[in-house]
Amino acid sequence: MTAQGVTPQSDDFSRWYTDVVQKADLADYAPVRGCMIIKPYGYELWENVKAGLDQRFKATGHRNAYFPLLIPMSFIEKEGEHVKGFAPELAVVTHGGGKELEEPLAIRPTSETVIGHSFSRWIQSHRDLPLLINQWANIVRWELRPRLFLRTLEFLWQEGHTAHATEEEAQEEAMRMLDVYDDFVVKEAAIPVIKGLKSTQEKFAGAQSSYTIEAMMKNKWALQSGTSHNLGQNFAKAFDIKFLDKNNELQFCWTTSWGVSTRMIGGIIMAHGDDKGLRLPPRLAPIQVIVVPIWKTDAEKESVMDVVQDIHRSLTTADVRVQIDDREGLTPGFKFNDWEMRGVPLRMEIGPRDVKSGSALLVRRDIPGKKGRQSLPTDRLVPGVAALLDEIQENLFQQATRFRDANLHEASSYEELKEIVKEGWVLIPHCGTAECEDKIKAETKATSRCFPLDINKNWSPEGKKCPVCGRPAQGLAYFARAY
RNA sequence: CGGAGAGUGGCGCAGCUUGGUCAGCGCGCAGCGUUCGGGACGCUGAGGCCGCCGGUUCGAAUCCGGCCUCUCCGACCA
Repeated sequence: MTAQGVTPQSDDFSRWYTDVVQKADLADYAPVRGCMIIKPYGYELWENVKAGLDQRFKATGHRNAYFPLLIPMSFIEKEGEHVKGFAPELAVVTHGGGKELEEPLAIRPTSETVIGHSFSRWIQSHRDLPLLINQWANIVRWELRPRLFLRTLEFLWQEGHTAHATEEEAQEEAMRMLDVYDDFVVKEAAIPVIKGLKSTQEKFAGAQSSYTIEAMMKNKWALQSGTSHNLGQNFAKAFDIKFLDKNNELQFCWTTSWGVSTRMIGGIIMAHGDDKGLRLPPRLAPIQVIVVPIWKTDAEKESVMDVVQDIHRSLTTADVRVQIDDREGLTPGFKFNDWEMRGVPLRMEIGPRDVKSGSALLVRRDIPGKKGRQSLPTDRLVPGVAALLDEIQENLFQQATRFRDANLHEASSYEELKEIVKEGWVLIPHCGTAECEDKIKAETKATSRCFPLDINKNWSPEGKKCPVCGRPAQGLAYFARAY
């Protein structure tokens, strides 16, 4: 393993990543190539991601529902851009009940179409709006080159779908949910992200405009970690989603969709991991504190375990996710390494020495060496642990932010871009054309990530030109290698 | 679908050029004992028709032919 604060080369990194995913017991390959088995530890991590997002969705007035896995092909074909974008990666069911189906059924690659169909029946009046729906589901996209969590044939996600009376409201919704994602990723996953607008080429098939949060991985590649789309009236028109407004006039709705997937897990692994394996942010870690009891004799075992049980009880009562590693026959050293690999943020060592002194040794995962360890009196453990977990959360975010900022660059010429993009992200005035992006991709492997919202707010493209093709710039855009 | 590589106990691999004492190593696993504050050690043991089919041969993991699968790099990619 080679990923520290230091940057690994990308092929090493690939190996490191696969290694960590499997050794940390998060996921495994499935019998069907490209599919993934999420193991309990990985799934618990996902459940914490879900909880954090769901809480925010509820707070913004969204309700969960569930729509079918199978979608009639004719639905997918209703929106021209949509079918063009998804046709190549559809899995299609052609047989059912032993007979060939009259109409093939697509396994959902996303649910705009089925949900659009329902929306058209649910919405009659402006009083039915806004309609704010979310679903947790699995979807299938027939990707050619899978990577665990980052791109698999089947994956789990959340997809929000909303309908609004006006274009402004839909736009506000798309931005609100982008902010929700930003808030979640920053506060829970401890990963800094850049919010931005996708270029025409990179936007969702069928969207009017797509927004993204882009995160930087330890190999300096970008990972699109969440997206939010203003679908305009494209799907409303394709699925006849109409309402009567206050003036009794029939109008098409304005819709949005937005999603975050199990890819987020891959992002967490690659944004925080180091040469010892995973480093999980405390707020999402399935196990926040691992207690390793240490003893030599049976008498010691008894007194140590008494203390350990007490501590476990009081931390659990304080809502700390704590677990005792009482596996027999393994040395403490082995256990330390084992839990470090699994990314547990805080380790507590309790042996005869600690019992005698009435304290516990705490070792942080985010700070290597002696600086990361401290002894705390047993009676102050609950507040002490809580404070440490907060500090670790914050420190992981600071480390990730420092790393990212050190690798954000600007370029004023194409030559400069070509050089810098090998080792980071590059901001340039960009024309936004597919032609230009194709050229950059062909020559550097970098793709346009987004037009960052906050930077462009204070920047005028007036008179500025794209350094790659000379066309007028549309805005400042980041280019980077991406997953 | 192109380019490269690999299929041998659960995992990682050696053996193949030169066919026969070749069914091997490390890790892991089971039992017992000693260990235990940074990946412990000893002993004993379980586990493989060497990817599949065919051919050559007295004899094939090894040579020949065909097939299958997987991995990596590309192409594709909400």
